[in-house]
Amino acid sequence: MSQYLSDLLRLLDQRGYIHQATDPAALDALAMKQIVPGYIGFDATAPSLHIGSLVQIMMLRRLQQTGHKPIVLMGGGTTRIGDPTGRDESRKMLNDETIDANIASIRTVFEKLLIFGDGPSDAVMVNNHDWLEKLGYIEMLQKVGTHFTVNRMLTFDSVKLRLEREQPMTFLEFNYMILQGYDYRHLAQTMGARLQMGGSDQWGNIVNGIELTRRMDGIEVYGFTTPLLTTADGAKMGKTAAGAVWLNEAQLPSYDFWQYWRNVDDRDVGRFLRLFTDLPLDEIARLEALEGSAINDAKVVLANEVTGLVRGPDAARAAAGTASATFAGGGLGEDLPTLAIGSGGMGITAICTAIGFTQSNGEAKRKIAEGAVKIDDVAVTDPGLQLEIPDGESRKLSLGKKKHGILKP
RNA sequence: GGACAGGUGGCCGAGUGGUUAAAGGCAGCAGACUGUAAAUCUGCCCGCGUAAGCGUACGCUGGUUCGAAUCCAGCCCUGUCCA
Repeated sequence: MSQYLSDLLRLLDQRGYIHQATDPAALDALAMKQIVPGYIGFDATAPSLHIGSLVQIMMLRRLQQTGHKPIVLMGGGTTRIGDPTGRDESRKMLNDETIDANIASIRTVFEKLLIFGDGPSDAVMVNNHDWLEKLGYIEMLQKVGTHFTVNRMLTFDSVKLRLEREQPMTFLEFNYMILQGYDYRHLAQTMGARLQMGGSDQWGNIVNGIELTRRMDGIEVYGFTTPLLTTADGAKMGKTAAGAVWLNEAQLPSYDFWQYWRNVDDRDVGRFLRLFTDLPLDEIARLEALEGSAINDAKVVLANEVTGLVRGPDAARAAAGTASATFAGGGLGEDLPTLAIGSGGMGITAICTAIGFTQSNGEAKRKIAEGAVKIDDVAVTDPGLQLEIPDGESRKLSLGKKKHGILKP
């Protein structure tokens, strides 16, 4: 189906990354004859990105895999303003130290997936705070502001939505798209960036940057977006009960990360394998074709591959080992959450809460009444149970079929 | 600055003096069925307590009342229109 000539666009097309593109033919031609530096912007509001950003990260990886240069743009400057896109409410402002710490933490994940360095196709990370902070207000208005009309800005979804929903949008946020457009122009100037990618919600911002670059410098640059990633049942990706599926180990243990992928909907398996793993397409086609419970094998492959990329092969192996011991063997895996209950013993409800399976003792009590709480696979019936564990022994605590943990003295 | 409308639990959204920890929906969790999937059915879904019960909660602060999410006053925030 692919009509593209360059490795880059063929790969992206075949694996399902492309949703909208500005001038794919010209970009294809450009990728044939030179290394294309391309960038994607990431937000620095949290110390970790979550899997909603993983498609974007994987695209940078694909870029590098096909010999081009990935630029990771950290929105240290724009985070200070807050992207209004898709948000109902204004974002809290963060202080500088927090943002810098977030960026450092996020970088550790990128280092697993991209090769950083000084070579022509090595990845680099930049922070738009570095140039945005130097831009004076008057200068910004003169240089950049003249290229934007309010008429047009009002038509952008990010703005329109707020207005339609009668939700406030501050002038500060209104400026976000201008600054983001300026990023592209700056990167085109200083680093020769010719491509910006992003989620489909970023289309407007990307087009702004392209136009700004053309108007200010007469340089033709390109952009495309990925399809909005939803799970098969229509929900936005990356949210679970416990919250977002974070990429950093510190925000989410690797075992839980692995479990997320192991538990994806049947219908998502093929798509996710193409987007989030490096497996060859014919192998993916084989896995995707598995029927019935056999598709579970494909999910394990998916979990292993993605965890391996994001958390490292060791983490993936450990998580997989724990999963098979716990679910198939009825035993215990080392990677499970562990709680030391102390020599004096501990109430069962407090244990459930302390290990993180329930939010409150009351919830633990309700779960016990529902027969969901088990110790060594035997259901607990007494919510007042005081548990003591002899030295050197351990117990398996389960809540439902999926949450398992180890209790130690 | 003026007029009007509005601010309810993670989200949406009922509720205009008492039996309201607050209808309904979504999301979530658990049970059954399964394949650690989906769909379906059932239960749960503020905190503490074995429980009786207690605490906290409907923008904020006061007030009226035996009793307030509901009435009154002031303030804050948002929207629409006017200046």
